[in-house]
Amino acid sequence: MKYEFNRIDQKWQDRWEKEGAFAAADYSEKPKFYGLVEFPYPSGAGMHVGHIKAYSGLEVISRKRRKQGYNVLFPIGFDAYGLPTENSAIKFNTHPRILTDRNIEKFTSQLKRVGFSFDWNRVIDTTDENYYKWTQYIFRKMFDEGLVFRAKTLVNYCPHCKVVLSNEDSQGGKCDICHNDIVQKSKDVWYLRITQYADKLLEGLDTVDYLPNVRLQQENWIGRSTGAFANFALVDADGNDIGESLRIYTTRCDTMFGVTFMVIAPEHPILEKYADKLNNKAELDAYKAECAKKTEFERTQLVKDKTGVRLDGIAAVNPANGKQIPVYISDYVMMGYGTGAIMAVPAHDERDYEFAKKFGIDIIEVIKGGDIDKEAYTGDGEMVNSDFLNGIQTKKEAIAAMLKFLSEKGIGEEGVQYKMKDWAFNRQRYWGEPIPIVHCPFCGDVGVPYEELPLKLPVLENFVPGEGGESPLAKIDSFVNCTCPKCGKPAKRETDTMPQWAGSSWYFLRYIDPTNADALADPEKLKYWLPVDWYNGGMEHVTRHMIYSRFWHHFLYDIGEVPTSEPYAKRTAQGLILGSDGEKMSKSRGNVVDPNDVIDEYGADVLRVYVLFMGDYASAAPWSDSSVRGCKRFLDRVGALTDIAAGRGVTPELETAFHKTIKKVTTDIEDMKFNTAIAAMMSLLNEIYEVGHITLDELETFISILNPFAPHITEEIWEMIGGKELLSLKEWPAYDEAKTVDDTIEIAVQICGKVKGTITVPAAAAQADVIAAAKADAKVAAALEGKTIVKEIYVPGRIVNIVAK
RNA sequence: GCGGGUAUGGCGGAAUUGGCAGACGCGCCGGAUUUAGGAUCCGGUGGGCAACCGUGCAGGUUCGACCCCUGUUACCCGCACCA
Repeated sequence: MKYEFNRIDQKWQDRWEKEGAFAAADYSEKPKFYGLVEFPYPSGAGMHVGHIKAYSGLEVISRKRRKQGYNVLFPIGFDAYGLPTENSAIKFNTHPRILTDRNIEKFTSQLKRVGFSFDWNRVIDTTDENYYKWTQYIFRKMFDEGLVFRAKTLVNYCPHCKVVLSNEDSQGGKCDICHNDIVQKSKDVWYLRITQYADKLLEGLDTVDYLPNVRLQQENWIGRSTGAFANFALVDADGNDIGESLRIYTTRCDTMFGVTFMVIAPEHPILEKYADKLNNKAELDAYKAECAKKTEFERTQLVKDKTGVRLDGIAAVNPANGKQIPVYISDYVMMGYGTGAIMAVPAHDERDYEFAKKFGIDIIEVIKGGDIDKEAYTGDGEMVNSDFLNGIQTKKEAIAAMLKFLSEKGIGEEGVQYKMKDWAFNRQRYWGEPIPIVHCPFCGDVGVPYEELPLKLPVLENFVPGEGGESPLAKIDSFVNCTCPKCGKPAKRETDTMPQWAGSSWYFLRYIDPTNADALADPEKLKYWLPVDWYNGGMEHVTRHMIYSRFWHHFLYDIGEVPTSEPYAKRTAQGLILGSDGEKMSKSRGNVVDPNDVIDEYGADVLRVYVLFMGDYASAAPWSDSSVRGCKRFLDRVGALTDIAAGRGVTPELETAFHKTIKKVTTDIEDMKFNTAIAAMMSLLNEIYEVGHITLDELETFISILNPFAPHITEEIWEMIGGKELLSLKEWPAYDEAKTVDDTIEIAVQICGKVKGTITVPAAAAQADVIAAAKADAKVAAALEGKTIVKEIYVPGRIVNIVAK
């Protein structure tokens, strides 16, 4: 058969659709399998081959599982709110709704051309009001439960996009969307109290099966540390207690006798509170102003050069030894972590050491083991200069002793800190879910009643953000002005919208019941389908998207809306496809490969096989046009099998190879080792051509295991050799373990660990016989000539090693 | 700086987890076919004339090491003054 992909691809895609071949069945008695891929953001550029690789992994697994008798839910949808669409709408003077619909259409046709076995009855679009109604609903529930709060804060602001960004969206001091520098700005910010779920998110990791590096990244992101809080009393210039203490957080309270100064963040409130006691307030303010100009990125970049100003008029008392110590402000202490104040131990902390050296502050060693004249010593050792801690040998014991001391004195206690911060949730943009809150002058912030959801996004002509960074919605009086749901008096609506992460935080729930008008999904259906059995996506979404969605899911579990605490039972990640130049694919480099071009030239199956064959699924690999042709050749040769296929039953020379290959493909798919699964089928194909013929039964087996990878050509062959039902749903071939081993095996014979020859023996041969056969081998015998055998080793089925002198 | 990972032919990558390194594919070389090119088919392809040598580098453990241990270099990815 000649592989005429133009005709074949369309033919089978139509038939799958007509027969609803890949529709998931709620409540089916079959075992369920929920495979999830990260739904795409429908950009104007269309899909690139990276999308195809991202979806092909679970596509193959889902197709195989269907053939194995699973009830498979393998859905797709569109994460369509967000800045890129809004920006290009402004650029092309059109409406984001129009662009979004157009882009979704484009993506849909591309996805269908590849022949993905998505359940197209369950497609969702996060910008659909029947969808975002429930995004708003979840937010409202969080509001009710006290997980939403508003605060005026210094925020990351992108002057280019005119939008406030979360810490996650502004890593490295760059806007995640436009990559311009972000600045700090005081803004009204809505926060979601994700930190309240920090421990649950951490503990939940024990109950799921994530790739080790995925787990590690999440743990680091949450960044839990245990340490101690302690209060350092403050005194004025005369040494009199001013009735205030400075609260610090430390993970090294064992070093407290080595504290020789303190540092507070420039924004620390005591500066204003005790302004009248500070003799150098102007100098301090100038330093603070200097810091405010820097972005957080700049602050963290200037790691080397420590700067700061000493508080003149206020000092602190080390609670361990009662000594008075100076207090400084410095930008190496952040207001956002711990208490915004630290106890500084220059002898045993590198940053404090640098600062002390620069400002000429005492450095007192309290742990032996280093050379504090040269550098800070952060290792373990015997405690010295530390009163009741002296002589203690380990950090652990010293910390315990100091914690006891602090709590007995009532000046400190054990405590926990997280790097993760609360989630800044509002954006001053148009193309997002309106935040369902009303500001009432009498009642404060009031949630929009549930029966009024969805709070629809008004259709605007002009959605360019305001210069001051306010939402375009703020200009629409009919949207802004409303009545308070509580007291009925005039009130104003919140005009900010939700971040793009909102809609994607729960989308996998909606697939389960995509048209439900009364609930985000039917509880019984949720119980049937949850959790997602396998979630695959990019490493870039492991911290932000996944942490956010796990947070929402934990919350929904706590309020009884979902039956599982964790949404995803298993998480894997695919590697990038690089351009043929080995660089990341990007429009500016001009190395992007369009899947449509590949399909036009070679057909969908070649594209599918190649993205999985090109390398280890989890690793990045460069695109190679000539390797694509290799996959084309493979499928052509598969098509040509129909020319040599005849008869029924088993070809003896191929029997073992078939059982081996079925086994390998079966297990490799589950291990996401798609490249070696395909290689095994290529090898088998080579063997078939060496033998020169194949039975129709064997051909059926071959195309059946190839079907998840190359569904179009295999369906066509199946039909051609008399198949009536869809091969895609026909049962997965079984293999007989006993038949995966050869009768005779080749064994390498080593002498002193070096291979000297090979022998062929029956697989079941006894050790003595194998060794005898090895010695009988001419080359081996020659090499043993004149030597004394010291030891003989036989690893069954593997190797013979004769040690001789 | 801290954490994690990777390093194998000209290239992408295999290697049953300590047992014949280089499966499979690309590329390349030769042959067949073709007026020619392309496509296709057949054969070859780590290096070396050879003994042998070969998995970033230097050691070690072992009958035997790509795999384990110690040290080291380069690159990639996270996080980044986290107290």
